[in-house]
Amino acid sequence: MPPRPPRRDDPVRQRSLRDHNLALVLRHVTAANRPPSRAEIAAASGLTRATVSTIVDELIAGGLVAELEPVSRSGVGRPGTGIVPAGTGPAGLGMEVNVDYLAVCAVDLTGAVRHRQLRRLDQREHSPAQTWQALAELADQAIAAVAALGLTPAGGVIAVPGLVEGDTIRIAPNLGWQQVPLPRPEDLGGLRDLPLDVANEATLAALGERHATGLRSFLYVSGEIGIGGGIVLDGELFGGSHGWAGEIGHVTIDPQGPDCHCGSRGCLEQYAGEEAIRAAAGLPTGAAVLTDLVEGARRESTPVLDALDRAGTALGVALSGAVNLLDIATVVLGGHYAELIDWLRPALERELSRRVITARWSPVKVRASALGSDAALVGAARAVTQAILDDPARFLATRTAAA
Amino acid sequence: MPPRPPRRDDPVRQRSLRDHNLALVLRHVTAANRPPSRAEIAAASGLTRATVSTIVDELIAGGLVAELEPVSRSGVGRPGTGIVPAGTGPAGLGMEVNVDYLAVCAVDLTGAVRHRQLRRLDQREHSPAQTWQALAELADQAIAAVAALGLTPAGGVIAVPGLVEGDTIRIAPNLGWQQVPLPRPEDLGGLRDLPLDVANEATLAALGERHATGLRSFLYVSGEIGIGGGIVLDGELFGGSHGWAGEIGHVTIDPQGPDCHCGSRGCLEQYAGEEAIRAAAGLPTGAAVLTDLVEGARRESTPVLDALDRAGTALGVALSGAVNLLDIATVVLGGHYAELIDWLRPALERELSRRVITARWSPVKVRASALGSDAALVGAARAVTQAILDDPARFLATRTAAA
DNA sequence: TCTTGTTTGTTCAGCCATTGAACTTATAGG
DNA sequence: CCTATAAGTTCAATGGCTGAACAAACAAGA
Repeated sequence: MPPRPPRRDDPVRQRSLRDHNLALVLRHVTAANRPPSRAEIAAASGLTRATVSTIVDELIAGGLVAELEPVSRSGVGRPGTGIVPAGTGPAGLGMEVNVDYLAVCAVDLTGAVRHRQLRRLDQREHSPAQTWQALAELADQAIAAVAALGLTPAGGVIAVPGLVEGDTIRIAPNLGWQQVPLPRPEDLGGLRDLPLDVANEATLAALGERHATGLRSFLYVSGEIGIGGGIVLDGELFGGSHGWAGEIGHVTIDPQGPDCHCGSRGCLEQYAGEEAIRAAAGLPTGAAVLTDLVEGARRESTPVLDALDRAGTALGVALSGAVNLLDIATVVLGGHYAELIDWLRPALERELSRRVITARWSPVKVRASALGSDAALVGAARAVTQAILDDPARFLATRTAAA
Repeated sequence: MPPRPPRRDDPVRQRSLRDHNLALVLRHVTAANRPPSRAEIAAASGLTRATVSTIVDELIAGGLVAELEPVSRSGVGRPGTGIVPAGTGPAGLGMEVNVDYLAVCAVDLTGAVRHRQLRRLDQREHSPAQTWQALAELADQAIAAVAALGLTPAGGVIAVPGLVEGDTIRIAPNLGWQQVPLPRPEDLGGLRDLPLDVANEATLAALGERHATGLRSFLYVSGEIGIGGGIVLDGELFGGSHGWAGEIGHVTIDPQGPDCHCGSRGCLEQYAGEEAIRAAAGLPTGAAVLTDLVEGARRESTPVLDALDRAGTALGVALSGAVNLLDIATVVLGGHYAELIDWLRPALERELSRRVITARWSPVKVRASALGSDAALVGAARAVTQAILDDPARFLATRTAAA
């Protein structure tokens, strides 16, 4: 889901003005920690009460926000009526294709998860077509569940652990996919009529983290079987020229290091990927369970601790380069890294403080993912609602056009 | 020079609308390769001829653009009068503090360099105060020269080979500076009354390249005594949290590599910095002349070619990481690298094609700087005019307020 | 209970920038 | 000299925001 194209080179007319303020007011409503009154929105946004009133009316008519029952709040004066994101209204569908499961979830405009379902299915044993069919079935159930809650699905985003360009999945190494086209609309069941997008799993996870934590700029690194990443700059996801930004798994740690399946040598995945950690710890590879690694670390097993130290060091080298390049103050560890953070952190922070030139004035903060393994799924769903929040006018236009 | 703060969270009123379109029209005037008429601007921008007319009037009154003498162009119908950026109008002052010289230049709104002066001065032998004084003298001469051309200085930016934060130069290793405060206004002579900014040299060079080449997104790497870099994303300079983004010189090439003066080990500068290249080639270090290196390469001297191959390899490893992370399609080599590009390129491109995962679908383009060693100086000056082009309304407001 | 003071939300005239159409100006070509 | 074409200007209409006035809803005190 590419971010809304910049309007820098668009002409601005009266209507664009309204469009902007529509989004501005809606953002205040969704971002506030307590339902704001029209007057509070006006004070916070800099618009006048009159303008806010007409804008709120338009948003209510469009089903994007709703008035709360007038509750008597403390204080003198006429009490304001709280404005909340509509509990009934558009819903975003997030879907995830991962190595050994499919998942689907739905969020409303507030970002709350209203539906969530998971189905174990090993993609390596099936064709992409079977995957799409199973996903369509899950999505159909989600659409039904969401409708029962009074919500209207407004679009869907599929998270895939690979490189996506346009309508093609270029490569998804851990699924064993190459040049897989997206399913045709007619194969998608109830998703047929919804705007659909596909994006990289780690990129969407970064988006999910951004909403969950409120962080403005950070580097998200997710360690699962592969290592993915996403970059959030000033609140916006940064996608790069083709939407492939964040691929930190194949940053070079040692030019003479071990061969990597990507064709290069000494990539980060060869040191800090799950398979590499397990191999170094002397644990059986192939199993996608994390428990033995965590238990080994808890028991202070020397080979496990050494393996995690080695992984943390490599991660530190790679992240130092990224931080030097981007001048980003925070790193978020997601996926399996979130559970392993306590044992990765010492080596990681040691390398960061040594290799980031600006570390002495501005140390890099390392934190665990807030959403854990749900980050990509929720991020995908939120990408849909975020698009509505960013440009409510467009949504309202399509809505009224349909009616 | 921080980019214009985003207006995402600002309320929009009628005036902002005009402000936006003012910038839009001005951009069309400066970006066109041939002076456009009002009608052409209207067609290209999507505004109506009526609106463009009133906006052009406002820009002419503010001295930002001018009408050309009506020249008879081919074709039937009333000929349009060309609109050009005002040759007389605001000028941007660029200044550069480098290891062994100071420089000053001035550009007009078209980006043309109207004045340029260089003075040899080795900063390592003098105090920062002496540097500032010498720079102020150069700036005074530039202000006088610019005034003689009918231009009005509108601001200045100083390029420094170091890390800048707020009003302090945190560290400039090659100048031997640490925690050097900016000069006080009263020590600045004619610069006293102008808005002044300081920024990293490589960052500004990237900005200069952006204007000179029209590239929308690229990574700029400048190899001089140190290695600096700048990142341009979608036409905008990316500064990072503190404006320190682009520091590629201390990306790790080999975690076990030679010690670096930054406190880390195996940094890119230890392989591809000028001193490192000279040492590997068996040439005397310390001299800041490039000629013997270029001549050695032309003569196909084996140690020189080997040293450049080694540097290109290291550069390739570092840039591969950056491209994987940012998904940027173009790399621009500046500073001394621009002259050495023919000998760096083979190893550099070899590493890029091997280590960038997306290289097989989208190869990375490597090109030499268009501005060469003037990039930072011109970029600094253009930062001033760019700020005016980005927000002409603000400039017009200050201008009329002063009058 | 009544009055006063305070804050919310709405209404309305005024303002401002853009639009679209009509109009004027300037050229080429027959 | 007349016609066709395109550039630039003028002007009433439109849409959206503002500010001020006003009505509504509540607390506190008399």
